[in-house]
Amino acid sequence: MRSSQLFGKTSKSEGLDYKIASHRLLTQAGYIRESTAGRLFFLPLGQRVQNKIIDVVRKHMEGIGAQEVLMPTLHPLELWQETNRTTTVSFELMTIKDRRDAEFALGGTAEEMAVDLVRKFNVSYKDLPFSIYQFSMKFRDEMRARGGLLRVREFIMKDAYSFGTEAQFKKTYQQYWDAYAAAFTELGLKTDVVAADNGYIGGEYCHEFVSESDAGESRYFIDETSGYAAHEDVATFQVDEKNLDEELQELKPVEAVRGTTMEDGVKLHNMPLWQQIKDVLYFDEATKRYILAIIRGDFDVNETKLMQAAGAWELRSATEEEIRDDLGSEPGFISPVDFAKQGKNSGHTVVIVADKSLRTVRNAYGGANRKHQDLLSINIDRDYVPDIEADIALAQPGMKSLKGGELIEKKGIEVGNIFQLGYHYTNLMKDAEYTDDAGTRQKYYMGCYGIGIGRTMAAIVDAHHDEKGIIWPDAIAPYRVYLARLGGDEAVVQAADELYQKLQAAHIDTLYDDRDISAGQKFADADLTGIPHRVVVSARTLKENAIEYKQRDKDAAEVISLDELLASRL
RNA sequence: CGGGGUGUGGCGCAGUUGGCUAGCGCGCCUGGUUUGGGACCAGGAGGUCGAAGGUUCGAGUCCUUUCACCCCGACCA
Repeated sequence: MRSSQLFGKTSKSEGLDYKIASHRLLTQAGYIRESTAGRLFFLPLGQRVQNKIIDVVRKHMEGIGAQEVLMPTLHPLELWQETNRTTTVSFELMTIKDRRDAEFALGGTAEEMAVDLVRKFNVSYKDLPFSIYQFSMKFRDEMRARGGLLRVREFIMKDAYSFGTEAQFKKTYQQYWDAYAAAFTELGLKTDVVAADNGYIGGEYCHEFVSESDAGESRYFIDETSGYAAHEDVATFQVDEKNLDEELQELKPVEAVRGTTMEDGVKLHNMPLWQQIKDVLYFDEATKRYILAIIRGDFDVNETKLMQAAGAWELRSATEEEIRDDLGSEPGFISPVDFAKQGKNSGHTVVIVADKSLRTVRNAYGGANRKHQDLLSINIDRDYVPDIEADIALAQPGMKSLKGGELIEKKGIEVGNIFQLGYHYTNLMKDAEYTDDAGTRQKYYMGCYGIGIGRTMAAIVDAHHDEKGIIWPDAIAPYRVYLARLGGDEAVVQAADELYQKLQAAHIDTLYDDRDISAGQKFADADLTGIPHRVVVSARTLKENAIEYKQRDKDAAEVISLDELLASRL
């Protein structure tokens, strides 16, 4: 490709107020351009990179025997209704009607479609396990797009779906795990594999592949001694025992003229934070229940764990009016002791969820559901009985993992994930069955596996750039060689043209900068664009009957012969 | 949806006590001189100032409404 013909220009504008390096560099270097928020044009350079990432991912999918298909973009809404996902993911599902008023979901993920496709066939146990996958545009009606490619509203995703028996699943899951690790390595990304929350996808467990980066949105914890890694949403940790050797004291109401924070309680009673009970009241819009989360004072509530424990979907904080009027309590003085007696009477459903940390403390203190009234020596079982006891605590850096090592907090970009779906979808969808060796119909045991192509591109730029621009790994660079011709002498032009022909003949993808611009501009563009190998032809190199070669990530250039270049550099 | 910010040629911006032909840099076009780290000279094209309505003799500038985008948060791959 000749630069003079390339659509999409570089820009040296410093003023772009994009916070994320990948966003700024990809825009400045002419890889992407925004349409509206969260919807992007991929320019020729960007599309080449995207295609190369797809090639790498495809190779690794084929390597584990997954078979590529392409599904429709518009999914019949009935399929989503069949699995109840029109309600659970309604916040981001986009729908559209055709001329006959048939309703469709714009596909944001395709579990239902995959199951629907498979159940159209009569499958034998001999066909199992198998996987189908696709690269296709996915639509997410995100509340807020951000960071260029990091969070967008439509993007190409590789999504794979495995079908098999429960006994086969473990191996399949491991195959995807290994294939993902290999693919990301080839793409130049170091990834951490972390246990994560399934969210609305369903199933019992899943893992995210995360590329560590300050630009990322995923917070996760790693215990480097044991290898334990988990997303903040699900991270577990050791809860230290506090004062279990203490005698139980009598429950004691006291006057407590204080503010409403935890610190106010600590100061007033001059007792440790951990001995205080933290009460956080939520309302679940999905199930119309109040959920009172209680936890040891030195911990915080993990809302993801809480939702899992309580079976809630749309959690929000309760308002002060609700605390007073619906539940007869008082903000800042909520207590599980005799909580919401009034509320229960007035017809509100209340669920009390206690964190297991409350079992590590005796004679706790906290509010009394009335303003300026506290209780001392509160004890679980005796003074209050939670409806649910579970781990609903947020892990903190420095805590010990269950395997003993210290939890280190990291931030990263989630580039891929693998989900165990189990029978979740095949239970909800009719006839998702194969015939086993005894001739009976059995449900498939499923997994699903995603990689965001554009986000992967952003993560790679994030991991591979310097102050001058992008530094692409060879495997996905839009071109392998940046051939710069300096000066317009006939001899130089001719030599550069010839070299360009030779590189093409050797099937080396080359971007030939044949523009009549200054050397400085060409070098700057070469650096910004990030093509890994730079070759210069100029009057100077011509005199030596050689060319100049430099790698993007190295400082020094070398003058070598053409033969040497072709034989050992490219 | 809440908070903050911004909309003026392709890009980045100035113009904000209303005032006459709307400016600057980059980029683009023409000609010329240049050519090893973002060159220079001369000439040129390109804007109904996000949109709609209003106030006024007069609106980029004031008022109302609205749309879009950026950042933070809620929320989420």
